[in-house]
Amino acid sequence: MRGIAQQLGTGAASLYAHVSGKEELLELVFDELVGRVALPEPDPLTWREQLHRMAFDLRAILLSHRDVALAGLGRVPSSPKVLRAAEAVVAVMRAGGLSDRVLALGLEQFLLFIAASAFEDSLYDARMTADELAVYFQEVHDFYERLPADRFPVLASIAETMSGPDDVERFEFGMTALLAGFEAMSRSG
Amino acid sequence: MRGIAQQLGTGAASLYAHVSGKEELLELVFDELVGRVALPEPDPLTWREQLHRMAFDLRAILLSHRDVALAGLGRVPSSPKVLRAAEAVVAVMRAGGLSDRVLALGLEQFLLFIAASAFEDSLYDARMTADELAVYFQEVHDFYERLPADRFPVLASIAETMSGPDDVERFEFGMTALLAGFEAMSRSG
DNA sequence: ACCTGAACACCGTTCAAGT
DNA sequence: ACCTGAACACCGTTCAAGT
Repeated sequence: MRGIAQQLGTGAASLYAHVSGKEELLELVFDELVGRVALPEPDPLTWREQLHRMAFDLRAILLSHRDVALAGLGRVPSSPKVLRAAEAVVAVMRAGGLSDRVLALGLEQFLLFIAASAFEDSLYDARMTADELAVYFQEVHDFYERLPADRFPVLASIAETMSGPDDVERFEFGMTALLAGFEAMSRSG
Repeated sequence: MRGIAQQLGTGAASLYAHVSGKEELLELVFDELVGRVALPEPDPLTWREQLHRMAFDLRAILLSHRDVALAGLGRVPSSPKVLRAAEAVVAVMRAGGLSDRVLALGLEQFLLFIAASAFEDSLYDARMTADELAVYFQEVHDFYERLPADRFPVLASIAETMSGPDDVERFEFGMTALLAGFEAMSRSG
């Protein structure tokens, strides 16, 4: 509040003439940021790529707005630009042949996953530079590799694979898994 | 800090003799809470149920500890009880025949999803009672049902399905999707 | 209706001083 | 080593007073 007011060349109290409080302001910013995501024309052939692109775009935008990413959690889409984006998401899902139940429940999980990933990654970005992050992951790798094999056999055996992928690859993995799960659940009813 | 110190019958400053700060304290509490989750003996037949149960248990515990749930995001498992739990999770995944790549990347997504869901649901719990929540979801349902069908045809058509399931069913849906995705990705390499 | 400065009730953390 | 009270630098929000 204070920071935003300062950027506007005024005091924090002045904001309350336009906005009920911090929560409403975050919702407005969230709406604005979601509005920047390009919405595709649903295509039954490339629907997977379309969802991936929307997810990646939103994640990239939220990455530099940690508080907004957090506000994206626990919010039912109701603001105008978020609604348009939500409609685009379920439209693409339907084009992909997903069931109505998966559309209805999957929409929320889709958004939850994007916002949570963005928040998580923004924490690392805030805490350290790219170089420090590389060092940190090297330490984590060493730590896992040296875990006592009698108590942590599985963790120790996958240490190599755990520390390899960067944040983008992790995100894409999670999103791929989620979408593959949606497909599987649509087929099984 | 102040609240915890008060519960201990002392001042906030005294905590800094035992803990470096809020972050470390949250990590200790997170470790303690994760330690309460029952860890099963990996079973190739019921591995899905085993993962579901661990996930649900942890979610239930984190539900009443919002700040700790948030601290669970963006943290590489390294404290003792979290490590034991992580080993159990990947051991069950391996018993289920999931690939090493899915174990390594899936572990993080599994935890991310649980913590994010718990945080999200704890927001609703904090903001309103069960009765108010029912009213709120009824309003959301009405809102979606009345969306202009020309601009939001898909959202309007799934309004009924969107407002039905409660938070537990949503969580189970998301977890089922994630695990189904892990399976699909393990098969495809 | 819109803005303002000052104050209020909170944070987490630091620090000099104690035992 | 452990604890303490007071202070510091922050929050978001309220409120009486201005235009």
